[in-house]
Amino acid sequence: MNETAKRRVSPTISQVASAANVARSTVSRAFSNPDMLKQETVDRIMAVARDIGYVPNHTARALSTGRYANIALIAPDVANPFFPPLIRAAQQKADSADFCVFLGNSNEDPRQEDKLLDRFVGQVEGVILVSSRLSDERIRSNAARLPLVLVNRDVKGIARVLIDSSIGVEEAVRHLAALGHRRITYLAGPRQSWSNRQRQATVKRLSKELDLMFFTLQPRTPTLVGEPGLLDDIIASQSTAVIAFDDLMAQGLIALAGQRGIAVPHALSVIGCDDVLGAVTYPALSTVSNRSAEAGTIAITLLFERLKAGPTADVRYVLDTHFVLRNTTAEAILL
Amino acid sequence: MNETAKRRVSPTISQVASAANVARSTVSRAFSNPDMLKQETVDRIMAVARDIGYVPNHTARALSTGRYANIALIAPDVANPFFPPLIRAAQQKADSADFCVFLGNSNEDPRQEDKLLDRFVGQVEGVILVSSRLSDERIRSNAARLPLVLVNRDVKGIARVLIDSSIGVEEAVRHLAALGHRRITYLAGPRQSWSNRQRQATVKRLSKELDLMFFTLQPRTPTLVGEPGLLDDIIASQSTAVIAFDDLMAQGLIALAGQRGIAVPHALSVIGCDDVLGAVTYPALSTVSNRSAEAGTIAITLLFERLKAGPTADVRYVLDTHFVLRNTTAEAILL
DNA sequence: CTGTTAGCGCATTCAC
DNA sequence: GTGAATGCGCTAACAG
Repeated sequence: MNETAKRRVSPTISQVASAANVARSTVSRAFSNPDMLKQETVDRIMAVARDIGYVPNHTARALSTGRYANIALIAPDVANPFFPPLIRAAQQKADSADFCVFLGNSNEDPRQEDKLLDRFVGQVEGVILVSSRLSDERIRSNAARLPLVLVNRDVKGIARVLIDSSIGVEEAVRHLAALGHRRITYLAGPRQSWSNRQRQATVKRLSKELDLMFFTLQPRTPTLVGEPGLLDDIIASQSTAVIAFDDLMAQGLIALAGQRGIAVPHALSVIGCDDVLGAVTYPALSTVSNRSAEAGTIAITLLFERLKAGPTADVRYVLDTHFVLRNTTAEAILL
Repeated sequence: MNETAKRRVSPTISQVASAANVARSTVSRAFSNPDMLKQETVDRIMAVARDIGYVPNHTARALSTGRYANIALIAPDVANPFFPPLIRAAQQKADSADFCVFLGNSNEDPRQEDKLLDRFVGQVEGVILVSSRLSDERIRSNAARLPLVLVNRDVKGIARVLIDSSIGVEEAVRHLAALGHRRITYLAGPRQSWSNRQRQATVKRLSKELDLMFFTLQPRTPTLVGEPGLLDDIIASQSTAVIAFDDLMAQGLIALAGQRGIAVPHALSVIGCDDVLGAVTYPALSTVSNRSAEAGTIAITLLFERLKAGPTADVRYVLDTHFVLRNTTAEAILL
């Protein structure tokens, strides 16, 4: 027993019991099964409990019941604006079921992700892995010891909710083609990202279908800060339109262009993804809707169902997206 | 005992013990005090443990030691871009001390905040309350039963780290005055926010000092989406410059202005706060630096010190800020 | 160095 | 309806 830990002891069930002249089990029932007790007894116990400031010890309860009423949520980068709405929604939903949520930040590192998972075992009932950077194998292995729900990661046999940007991106490319753009560049995101691969593949496929020239650029930084050279690459490709992996990159590109006197959208059309900026930028960014909050809610729902009913049929929940037209695209000016 | 919970039983210390032909306490030591054991014994136990997939049960350990190795972090709105960097920093710092973090979203609601606190008791060793909406009294009361560190909330006697925007805001006002602005508007944030009150007071004080006309506007929404009327109010006040509670409001205002053909910065100067947009917008937003990540790190450090050493002298850690000049301010055009 | 014993705070049989 | 006893998985004295 550690001294600093013992200093601030919160009252236990026993203290309430003796103060109320009942057995410990009775106090326990007053909190978890009040119906088993006479109303009068419950009232008396509750009064005493409030008096001495008793709050049931969640940890002790968990040990005894095996139900932790906690879940964990792990994301590659909590500060990336894509995740907070999802985290928030998950937190709210968990909260309403009286669950607490552990937050993990894998820092884009698979080993860190594994380590976090290890630490959460025996403390949570299930885990939500958002945009996991783990290998399929590691994901399966973890899913074997813990109920797991994936977001934006498609592994057969593991419950997953996918935000399908392909429809939105497809619409975006068609929109550009309709405006007369013949050469477009895709500004790529993290390589391990399922979403990035999906978006890139979609732009490529549609370009082929619509007979457009297609280029890819792989920036080093997620916001393009300090990468003015990228603009030269875009110009060199003679692209008149750019679709970026996410809104941050799109906005970064617009800022770079602005510094160089290249006006968006008239000289260059730019489309983002994820709609994290809303309409608050000027010019308002055309983008692909994201629905990440919904994804969070659904992921939790799936996890809870899984906890109640045990392993079920293979679940693959797909949320589709659409193109959001705002003001960063214009007719192509052929060079 | 709940059936679904028992279905997926992870191996316990006893199973490792019998498989390795040692006492349970020896296995325990192998994990928490390997130095007490012969290297050979440790190796053998570890091998067995890995074999049968044993992972120490955090909850049971916590119950026995009274040390939970968990902390909680509660914020009004996890999705507000001000918080994620702070949350991320706190998470990282906690992680490096092998602590997990519980995330709470109070949804700007004091009662929800209290409720979360209740649920965290007996599960965490301490709490970080960011931009708490609780009354001083409730904060004190909670601090009496749990080590507590405040961020951006100034309650005497409770450890707190404050991001002092007054210096930055002061610089911002001086900057505007130097550009010839004589009438400025402060776009207010949440009323219960300590930061908002501080910023507003600073703008007011400096305006007086520099002999400027000062106005306040209280928007209904945090991003100004759907509040075009605000622009009319600003125009009516004949303000030539606006300082907003945060970058989101500032950017929202710029977007509104853009729609109405009012060019920023030439027709209207705008300054934000918190620097959450970086330089990725165009025109790049002039703002007041925020240091929220540092605040997160320091808050955790303070909490850990408190956990180790017990209550100490009154700690009030102040992080000052400065004005970040970018491209949304220009010389005043007197109307 | 390692085994034995006794709880941590609570939920849950089984009696009464 | 309520009390007494047992155990959840682990750590921490105390022995040896």
